Amino acid sequence: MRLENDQRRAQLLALARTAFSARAYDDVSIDDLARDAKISKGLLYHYFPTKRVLYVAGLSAIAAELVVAVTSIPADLAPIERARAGLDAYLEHITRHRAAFISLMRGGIGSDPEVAEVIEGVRRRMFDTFVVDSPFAPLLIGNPKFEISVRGWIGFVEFTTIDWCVNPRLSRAEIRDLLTEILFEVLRVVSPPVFRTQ
Amino acid sequence: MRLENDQRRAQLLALARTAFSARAYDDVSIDDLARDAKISKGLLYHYFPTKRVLYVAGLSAIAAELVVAVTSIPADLAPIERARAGLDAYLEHITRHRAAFISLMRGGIGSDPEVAEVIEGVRRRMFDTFVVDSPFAPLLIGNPKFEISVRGWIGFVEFTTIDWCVNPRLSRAEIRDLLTEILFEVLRVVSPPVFRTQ
DNA sequence: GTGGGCTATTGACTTCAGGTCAATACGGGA
DNA sequence: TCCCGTATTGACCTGAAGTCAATAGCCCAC
Repeated sequence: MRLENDQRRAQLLALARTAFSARAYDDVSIDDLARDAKISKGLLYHYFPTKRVLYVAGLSAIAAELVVAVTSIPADLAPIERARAGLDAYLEHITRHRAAFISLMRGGIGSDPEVAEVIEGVRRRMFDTFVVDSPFAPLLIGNPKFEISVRGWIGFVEFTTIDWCVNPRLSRAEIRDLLTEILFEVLRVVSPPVFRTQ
Repeated sequence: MRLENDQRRAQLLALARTAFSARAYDDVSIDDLARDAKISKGLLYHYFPTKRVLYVAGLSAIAAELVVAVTSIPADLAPIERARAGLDAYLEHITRHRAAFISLMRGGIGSDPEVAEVIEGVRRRMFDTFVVDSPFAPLLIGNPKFEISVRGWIGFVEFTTIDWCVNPRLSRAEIRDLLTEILFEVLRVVSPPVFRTQ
């Protein structure tokens, strides 16, 4: 069946997302995908020049959705509420797209620079959402200890979240509150004394 | 040149470790390795039945060395000193085997279960070293919030450490102390009030 | 020393998946 | 109805993983 460029592209992208979420990169063959789409392999290569490009396109779409979910929270919240709401959105989104999230974060192709860049982009956006946009950020940005700690906290979140996907021993609210609390403890540890209100 | 089984095996393992540390899994070909070892490809397959097995063998060796480095610290230290010493050994070892460490943690084959198991083994050993062997552990083990937090902290460490390898903005001692401090803050947050001495 | 057997070693072969390309089918506009 | 652009095909190429029957070198019994 002949399809318009955009429709065919969207169909292939959707198929790829499903396949790469369910199976590992190497376990998804282009022939399989073409067969699923009921087209020839040549046509698939007409739309995506390499398997890796197709994979990255799918991954980017997943990442973009995650970023939208996390960053579309009210801007006028207090820092701690902002973090809590962002984490809530993050966890909610992940709950609904478990397989996609895991394949995103586990990085099907460990060392591919483009894949790394996609994941890094998600982290940067999270960093911005949780910290840069907060009122005291201007005083913290540029402080290595601070920046390193916040990135470390993001590692904490990713780790915890992946564990949680596999084996949810705490409720979403509990995880959210735990991560929030730890973020602020971390900030307290690395902040200049002026911020240590407790 | 004809070699004894063990020697040939060791030679191939060493070559593989070097190659896989320097380049990505897919960028290392069996033909290359065989050529480097000045043997035929068939012989290589006589020693390691698949490329993946060879890769995992190299990775396991790297992981084992890291574990040895971290766990061979005096057993009679106070918990906080134990953690600090363990982290010091960890960072020292990583400094000396940067490429190997990064290839271990980035997981050249993201979704391979055996690779995941190797990395998971390292984490488990670190968990044990830093926490289980400490005096108050019996009261904390089994508490989900606690276990999740410590695993999260390990994520914090891995993240921070990889960043640090690429862009060392703090000294090793500073990173070590930061990670130690954060571990104890995390423990404080999730511990029953009885442990909150500060 | 020599013949026999064990094992390290070879190299040509197979397989399979990613990627290429010239040729074709289809549809809309003049 | 013809023409042209583009979606589509399928046969082909390539390179790397993995196989295997055959060989070469060494040690030991005689």
